[in-house]
Amino acid sequence: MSITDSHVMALASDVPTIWPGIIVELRQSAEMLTRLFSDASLLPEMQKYSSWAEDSESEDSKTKDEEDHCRDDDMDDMDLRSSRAHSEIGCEDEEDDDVDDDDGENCGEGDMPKKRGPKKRKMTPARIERSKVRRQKANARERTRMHDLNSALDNLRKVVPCYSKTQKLSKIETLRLAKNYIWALSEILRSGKRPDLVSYVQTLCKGLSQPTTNLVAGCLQLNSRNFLTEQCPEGGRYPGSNSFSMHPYPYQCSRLSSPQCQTGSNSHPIRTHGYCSAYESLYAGSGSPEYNSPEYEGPISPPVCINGNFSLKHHGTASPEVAEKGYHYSMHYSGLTGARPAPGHIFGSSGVRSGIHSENVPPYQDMHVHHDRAPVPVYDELNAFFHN
DNA sequence: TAGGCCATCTGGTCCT
DNA sequence: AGGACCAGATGGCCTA
Repeated sequence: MSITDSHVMALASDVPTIWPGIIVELRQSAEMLTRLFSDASLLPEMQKYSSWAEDSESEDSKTKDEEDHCRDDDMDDMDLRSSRAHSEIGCEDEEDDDVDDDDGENCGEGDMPKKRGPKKRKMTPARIERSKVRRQKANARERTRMHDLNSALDNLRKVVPCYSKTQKLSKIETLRLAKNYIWALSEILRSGKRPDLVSYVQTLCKGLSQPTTNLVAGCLQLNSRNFLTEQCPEGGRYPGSNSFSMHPYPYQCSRLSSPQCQTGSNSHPIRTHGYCSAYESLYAGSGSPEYNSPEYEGPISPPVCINGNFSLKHHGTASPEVAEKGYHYSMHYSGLTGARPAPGHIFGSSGVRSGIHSENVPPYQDMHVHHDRAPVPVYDELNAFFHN
């Protein structure tokens, strides 16, 4: 469920009504706390919780050396820690004399309170070996699980609007971009209208880091500096906002004024950096989407549909410089033929991991943009999700 | 060198 | 009991 402005306004109008009730409740709570602290009969109980908290803190502050020592000891500690956690978290009601006298043999146990819970079973060599095997199997499973998760993320990277084989979006940026993409598509479905490019990119880039914003904007053939600075005078809202502009953009305009993005003294700064030239050449193909990545072997990108034009992946030849350096980008986006940016503004440092920009390498040449698969617009839920 | 991102290990929790 | 999932810790790599 989303909280709209009307909800906020309604709540604000209720404040004079509910405020006295809040004051009364706060006063009652304060009185209750005062009684609690002044009641001597409750003191032992409070001290018990106090010492428990202190124990937790002291254990947390154990030195790293001690922990490493414990870890290296052997897998015996696993059972010990398990029982310790059990006693600390879930066994407050047990009798204090139900302790394990064997615990003293473990590291760092000298000043620890006596343990409660089940007694530790003697670790025979066979049990230790089984425990090690179990742990190794668990580690292998965990690795596999994470690899599966990463492959799923890779698949997701290929279907979000901006994909680069050499400049992978980080996991978190991939998820954010995917979320924004879903939102943008559902917005298109809901309104049934073609959004303007600026608003579309704004939606896609909401919450993304500055470098990723640049990347996406580059994919979309939009000058990120323009689309960000234009909204700043109104506190983060793009003036010509339509349904895509409902979310204030979080970035500071000044961040987009990096030297790389400035025209500087060069009359044609787009040639100042290598990737700018490639970016320009990319635009030479705008409208005839010949720029693409011959290396891209993933599934064919979905057709572009933002303005009603559709295109599939096209194979072209990157500039020799790019090909030589082995950076291959694909631009699965041909619909924004009217979105050619001003040449004087290029994009700042890359947010993706390969750091190509510092080497004056075109960052957008193995990227592709795709817009596909209209999601089922469960609009209210999506709205709620997006506003969280 | 600090910070971001990542892979891996590990122990806890929940479920079958 | 064992597997899946999760989160914290740790160390490596890379970049600004």
